[in-house]
Amino acid sequence: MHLVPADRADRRTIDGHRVCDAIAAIGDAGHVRAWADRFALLADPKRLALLIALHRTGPLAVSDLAVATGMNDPAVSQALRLLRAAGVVEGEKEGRIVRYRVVDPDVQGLLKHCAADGG
Amino acid sequence: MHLVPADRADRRTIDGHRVCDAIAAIGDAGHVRAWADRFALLADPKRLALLIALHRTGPLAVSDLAVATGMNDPAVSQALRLLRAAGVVEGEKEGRIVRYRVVDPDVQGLLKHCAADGG
DNA sequence: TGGATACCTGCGCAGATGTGCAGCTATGCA
DNA sequence: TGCATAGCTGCACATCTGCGCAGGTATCCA
Repeated sequence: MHLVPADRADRRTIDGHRVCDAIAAIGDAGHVRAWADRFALLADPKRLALLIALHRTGPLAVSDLAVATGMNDPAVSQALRLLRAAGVVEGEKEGRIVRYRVVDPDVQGLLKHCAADGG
Repeated sequence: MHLVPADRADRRTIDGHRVCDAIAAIGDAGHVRAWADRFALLADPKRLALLIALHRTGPLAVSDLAVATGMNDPAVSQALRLLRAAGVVEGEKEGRIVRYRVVDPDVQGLLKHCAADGG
């Protein structure tokens, strides 16, 4: 397969066929970006702590998450807003309390990796 | 278990015991930070593309990675320096060519997740 | 020995991101 | 009806990080 885009076709390569293999391996740029965005959501220690707590403990209220992680309420709220916008978590309102839980299966799989490490 | 640190013991909670469960689930802060750092390495589209290419294609030279990803050589070099410092990749010198490969098993596991998605 | 190649590094800038503070809305209870 | 609580939002700040450019080092070949 010759997948090298025209704008890079003239650049020197060490192993030309491996370059094509690499391009095929990378695949769709949008797909890579989607995964990078997903990883970015887990790249913040506070946000990751929230997700681990939700993943292993189950639905939790915002203020409880704040106490468990040592964060301020607005910080937790903002983090959850980000995760909610990305479709990673969902909140269920019960009176004035909102309990969040992890709903994205991909992220759940990644969180299992952390848990399997012995955390 | 009562794991709530003293400095937060007076804060109101919705479900006190679930807060303790959450703290136990989060576990060691250093452990969470280590995983967050690991995720951060995968959070950049260019860096993730490099890792996917290395993971699925095998050892690749710097300039080949540059062509495959459309990055400049210094950008690739800098990304690899970061990954090398984190122990994620290793380079093997062969004359004036350096071929890199992924050596961190945790990151390899995460990359399998991306691959399994159909990328 | 001279030139070209493959890779690495330092510097500076633009863009993105996490954080704290103040204020707002909505719900529950007396 | 009035007050306290749970949660959300906007704004401004400091910080970080990826990127391109210029220059340096090491290796190979003629």
